[in-house]
Amino acid sequence: MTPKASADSTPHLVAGIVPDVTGLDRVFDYAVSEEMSWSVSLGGRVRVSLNGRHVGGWIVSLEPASDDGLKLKFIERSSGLGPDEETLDLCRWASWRWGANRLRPFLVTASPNTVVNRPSPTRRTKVLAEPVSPAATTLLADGGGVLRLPPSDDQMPAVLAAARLGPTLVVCASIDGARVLAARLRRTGTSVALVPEEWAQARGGVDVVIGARAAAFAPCPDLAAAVVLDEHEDTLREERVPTWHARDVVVERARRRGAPVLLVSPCPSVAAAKDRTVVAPPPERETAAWPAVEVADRNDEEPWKRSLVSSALIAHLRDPESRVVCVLNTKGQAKLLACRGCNTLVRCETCDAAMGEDEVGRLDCKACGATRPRVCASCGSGVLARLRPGVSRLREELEAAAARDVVSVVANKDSDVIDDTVADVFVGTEAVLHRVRRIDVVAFLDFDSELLAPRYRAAEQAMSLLSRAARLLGKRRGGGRLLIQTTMSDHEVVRAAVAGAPAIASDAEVARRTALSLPPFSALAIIDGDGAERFTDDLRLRSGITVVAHRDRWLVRASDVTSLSNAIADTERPANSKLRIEVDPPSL
DNA sequence: CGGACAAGCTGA
DNA sequence: CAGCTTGTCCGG
Repeated sequence: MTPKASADSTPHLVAGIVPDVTGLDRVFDYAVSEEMSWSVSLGGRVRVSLNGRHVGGWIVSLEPASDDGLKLKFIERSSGLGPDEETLDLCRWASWRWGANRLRPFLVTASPNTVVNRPSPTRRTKVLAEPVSPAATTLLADGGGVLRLPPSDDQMPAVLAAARLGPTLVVCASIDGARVLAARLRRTGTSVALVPEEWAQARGGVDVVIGARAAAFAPCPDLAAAVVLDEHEDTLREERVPTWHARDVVVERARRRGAPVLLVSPCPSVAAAKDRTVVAPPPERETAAWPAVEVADRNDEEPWKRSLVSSALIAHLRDPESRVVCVLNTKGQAKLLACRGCNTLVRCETCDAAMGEDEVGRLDCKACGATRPRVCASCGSGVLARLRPGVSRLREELEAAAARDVVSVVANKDSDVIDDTVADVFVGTEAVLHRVRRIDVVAFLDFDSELLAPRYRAAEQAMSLLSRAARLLGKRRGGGRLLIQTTMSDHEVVRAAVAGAPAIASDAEVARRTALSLPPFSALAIIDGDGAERFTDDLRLRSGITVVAHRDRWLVRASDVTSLSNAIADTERPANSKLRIEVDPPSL
């Protein structure tokens, strides 16, 4: 399409356009004819000609044309709605907050997947009488906060409490969860837009806009409240750079509108609970709403002949009435080492994480990078045993112990749920928790690898895994059992699960993060890529910023996210650099 | 990103 | 020195 129609008209407006081209995140000015000016708006999608190519883009600024607007090319045509003005500003904020220096990734997230030319008309239906959470209602009336809701409790009454305030944005940890909740909400008469599919309805205005992570940027006109469900889940964070987190986006979005936010989780993160009211059920009710937990203490056996099949597990495997899921995480497969002399696990002396062996036979800390000679720190013995079996051998071992078929479940994109009628015993990575239904026992074969994972959030992530299993098992009285095999039975995460009291874990975590100045009591970023050295050299000149080398990348630390983000935004990026900036690094 | 153009390498 | 690869710059 040539700009013939507008070529003879004078520019009416000048539009700043971000082209939808990866690797090219700059604003280019284009002219808008008077005729076109009626059909374009901030955030809108357009087609433009750039360097001889026709590309899509977004309008990020609109200003009256001045004389030098005459040499600009005209926008070719409008191609539907994108983020509204408020969401465009939110994209700018997110770009600053996660050190992105570009808008495109956020504009993509905030736009519909198909061309939407007009919002679908508003439809509101009368909401039927449904149970509404009184705790959530009170919390929302007080400006929002954290609702610690046990894993077996229904989240819907909390969502309905928010929806009574007006248009509500609900962000779920998974799209499946969002779909199920959307269907249930519809049955109550609530008008619902499930994004991304129903972006146009969301833009038109409904009672509840619901979706997974990206819904944080979905349209929700006149937003009156927001809810983040399973706020602790890692799926709420984008894995790729920029590593934005849906919880933080929703919190900022609601803050801008003065709307209350409800953060719901069975085990709220330290980041969510910091500076917020946390409301939880009375202790005895909370405990009753977690499943019964058994701990198989692996210290009872000699470490070098330690099996992943404890006698407690064998008992469950041999119970023909019991459907058992065994979880063995291979992600973050740090080889564990134990001393044959004194039976202790080999840990880092500076940060307490498990150590592995490097190529030259020294001990190597996966968390902080420290190394030391290959001897036990507590008894000086050099005889260390490696503790880690193969999955296929493990399946055979389980089958032998169970005297019935054991099916190993491997990650598979094609099918969400496997045919779980083929057997009653399953083994796999944590993905197995999403694939098998009707479970009586979930056994974490090697929970040490979760607790000792070389990431500062390891304890929270371990707790998150337990709450996912707990949700499948139901309440304490329901008969489901959670079996934790570990050498660290006094670890606060294990104690929290046993007591059905997640505060035991989070209190310890707050103390640890405070003592070590870890987020949210500081802000971190990992920077690497071409030009990272020069960039961080400039960054470290700023007050309140420290930079240290961390495994051939750079670790940047500040007292809080605002000063970190400001420093990153205000520091000039070296020409032709290809910086990779991970703010709030998920992998650290 | 992808095109334009410049500088570097190779082979008859 | 044509013909090709590789690198750097730039787009409104």
